[in-house]
Amino acid sequence: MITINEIAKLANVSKSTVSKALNNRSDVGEETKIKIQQIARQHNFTPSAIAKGFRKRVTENIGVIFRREERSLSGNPFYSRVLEGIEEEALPTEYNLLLHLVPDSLSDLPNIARKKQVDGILLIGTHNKMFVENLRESQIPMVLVDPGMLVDGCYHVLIDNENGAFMATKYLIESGHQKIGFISGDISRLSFFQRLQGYLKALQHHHIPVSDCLIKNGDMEKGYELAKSLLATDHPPTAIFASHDINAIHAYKAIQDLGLKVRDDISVIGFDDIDLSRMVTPNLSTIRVFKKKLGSLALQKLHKIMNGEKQVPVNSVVPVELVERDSVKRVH
Amino acid sequence: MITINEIAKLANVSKSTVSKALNNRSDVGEETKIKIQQIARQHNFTPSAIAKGFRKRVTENIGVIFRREERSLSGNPFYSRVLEGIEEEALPTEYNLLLHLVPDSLSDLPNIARKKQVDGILLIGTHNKMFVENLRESQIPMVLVDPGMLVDGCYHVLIDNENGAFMATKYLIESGHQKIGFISGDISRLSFFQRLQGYLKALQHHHIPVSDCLIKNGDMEKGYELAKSLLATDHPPTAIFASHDINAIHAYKAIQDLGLKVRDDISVIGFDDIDLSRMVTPNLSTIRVFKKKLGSLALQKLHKIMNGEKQVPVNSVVPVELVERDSVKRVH
DNA sequence: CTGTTAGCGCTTTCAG
DNA sequence: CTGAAAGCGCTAACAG
Repeated sequence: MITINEIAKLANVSKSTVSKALNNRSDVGEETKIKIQQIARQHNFTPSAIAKGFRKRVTENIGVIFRREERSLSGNPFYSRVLEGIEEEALPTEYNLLLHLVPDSLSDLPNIARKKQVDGILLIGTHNKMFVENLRESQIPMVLVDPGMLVDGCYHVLIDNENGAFMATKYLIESGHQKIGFISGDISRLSFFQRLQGYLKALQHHHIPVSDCLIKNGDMEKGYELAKSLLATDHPPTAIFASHDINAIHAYKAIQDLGLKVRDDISVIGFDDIDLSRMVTPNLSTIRVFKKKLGSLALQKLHKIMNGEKQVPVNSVVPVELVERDSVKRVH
Repeated sequence: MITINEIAKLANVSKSTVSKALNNRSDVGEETKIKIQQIARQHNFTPSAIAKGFRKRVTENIGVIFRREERSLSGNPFYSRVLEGIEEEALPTEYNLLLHLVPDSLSDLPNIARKKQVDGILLIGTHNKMFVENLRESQIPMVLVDPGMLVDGCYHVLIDNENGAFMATKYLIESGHQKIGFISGDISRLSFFQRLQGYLKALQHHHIPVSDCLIKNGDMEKGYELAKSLLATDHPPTAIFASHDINAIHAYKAIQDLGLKVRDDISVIGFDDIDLSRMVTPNLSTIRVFKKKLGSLALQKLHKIMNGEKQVPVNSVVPVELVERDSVKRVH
């Protein structure tokens, strides 16, 4: 691999001149610059990122941190999409993505941060509080995406959860449903909490009394049990709002196992619009979250912060939209 | 951030001694070593990975390259799982994962390789031939995982496709099916080609004549059309072997849209055992591929290569297993 | 066992 | 406009 030094020899100039020419600085003669650039091209020269980084105190790496759970990426296709958005945004830049899945138990700084191998961090999803705090104190520029909770002084990229849940519930109500069950993942997570708020708000808005026994939350994978317990009562709901598509798909199974038909007997609406929702039968109506947008926006924001734009921490909220498919029945 | 130099001053030794102590070398006095290590710990010292890498000519980064397709990671949950396997294997090591999705059109060296930002590369899935060739010539240690085709002189981690397809087809035959359709993604991809071979082999083995009109292949997302064309004949098959679960799920939809029932009217078996296959109704019988194993094995292998174990390029084949669920009907 | 010296590839003063 | 020199943080060869 050719270095700046050898190019200098070939061009009969000093290595500083080569450096300047290659970085297209103004204090180099036009002719020498061209000559040097030509030689560099001929020899297929690419500056060693590591030497450059060493000198300039930058790595051109962005750490993308997910929580390691069983099937953190694959089990929740949501995050894969976010990752794709980040990747797409990073592609035209000089930045590389350093992927890191942290165990929930980890609370001290992750390696990539301690060893200074990243210039900025994108923290995706819910994380251990202490962990986030340590990261924040490390002073590395950071943006939180769909976090489990908001963190003072941090930049967040959020989903318009409450509004989406409101839309979903409203849609069920306007389709004629009055008894609407709500199932969701752990309510202590910001997103699910906000979705519950949206649900409640919609009920109130339409003067429908809230019934606690219609609200079930637990583990995200527990959709099946949640739905079953919801349906196994004397007066089961006619519709279910699942605050996550995975929950909804699990509910499908529960409904079918009880000998009922999704849509005809129980209407279902989800949230997130993961790919899966177009593959199940009947196709799931849901609230679309622009997952790639979430990722790309976060990276854009991070870039700004890294470039020193010391703006007041502003939270970005990515909008959602209702996707009508075939899982909700119109009743009167 | 404290450096080795400052520790040297604090400990009243030279920085080389510090370096040695911190790297736990034998040529340092036990006492000095302990003193130095203590100071380092007190000051929360972590060596700058970038300076170290600069000196040692290593980055401690592994490039993980996927092909960028629309929904490359999320659309095909398969690869997310592979990635998780890689990640898990990387966790206890010093290595970081540099994620890179390359556009299909890219044929020259990816940035991370040109700029020498990785010590090794894991190439996942199908890629542009020229691209792979360039990578190979770059001399960076590399392992191909489930590649679109085998490459001379490269290390591969493969799926036991033919055997799996044989098992799937045999299972259908033994369940009493004689007319078995085959649908798959593009047959020019190694995995799909091998799966077709396994299917053919099983038929031959059971003296069932092969019928060309029972074999349909095309785009992976085309499962719906493929299945429909298979069923819209005078003598449709009673079972379908889909060489990819996604294909199978699409076939479900085709079957249902034709007013038929999966299992009762048409049996279906898939391949891969993606999470989805346990979520659809009826649960999909399939051939399980140990996706995480695929990833972890690849990284293990890469490590060996990077450590100079110049073994003859050996291909590893990860076994598969039949998963019986509810999508195949026993007939006689 | 410890320290001195040199240098990885590059950028950046600063003097010419 | 060009070059000499210094140095980023660390490791390694070698001398003491």
